[in-house]
Amino acid sequence: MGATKTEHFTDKQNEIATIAKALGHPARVAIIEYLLKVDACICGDIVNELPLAQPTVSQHLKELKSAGLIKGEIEGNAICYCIDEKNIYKILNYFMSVSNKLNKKKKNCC
Amino acid sequence: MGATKTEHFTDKQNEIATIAKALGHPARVAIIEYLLKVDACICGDIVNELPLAQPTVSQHLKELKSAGLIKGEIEGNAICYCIDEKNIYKILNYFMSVSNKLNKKKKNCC
DNA sequence: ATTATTTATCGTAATATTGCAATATAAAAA
DNA sequence: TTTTTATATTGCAATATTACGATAAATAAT
Repeated sequence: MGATKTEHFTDKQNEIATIAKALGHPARVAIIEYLLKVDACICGDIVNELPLAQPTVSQHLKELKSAGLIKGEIEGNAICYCIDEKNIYKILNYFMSVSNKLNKKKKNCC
Repeated sequence: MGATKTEHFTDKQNEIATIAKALGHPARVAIIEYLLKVDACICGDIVNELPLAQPTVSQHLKELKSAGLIKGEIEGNAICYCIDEKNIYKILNYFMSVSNKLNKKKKNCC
């Protein structure tokens, strides 16, 4: 017990949950925000932007990467991280479709 | 150690993370999906829709509620849950602004 | 070659989440 | 009132996440 029952849900549900989960920590929201702000791939100094130790930041970057929200390329002895747009648009589209469904709802009960 | 350092991040960052985290489990994505599909407040039978025991579903509902994604009203001996639109739009707006910032970016490095 | 810089990984402790059986609560139906 | 029905809470075990010091790995600078 204790492990998420992934196999009982649809691929789409798991996919959305994975992306949402990756954004379910303020440090990771802050990382995305920073990558957007600098308007360029940045090589390093994400660590300096965050109130967390370097190994912790590295771990958060790894999670964002494995969820497909950022990508990184080796650039000398640094690594160039930037936003991976595809999955950002995937979750944006998800919320847009949720919003559309909400607009079509007739009953406003609660 | 081990506890999220909430206090080091902005209110906005924590707010987005909280909403995203609530959607960071396929069961909770499935619940939202179901509430959208039935096009009405439903009273009960969410449990029958999910491959999880009743206490587990109840816990997931509690989390969605505390994140402000659903709301529930007592209706006889049942409870009427439905989507709380406000926070859905809040996270939709967040992803729209992320998308806008992405569109304004000139460099497509990685 | 040695040293500095940058990022990743390991190990581990603290904390949080997931899931469910058992039980509680509270209204509805009999 | 007793029983049924619907949902919540408790308690607990399994698992996952968060955080960081120590260390590794790999390139850059000296």
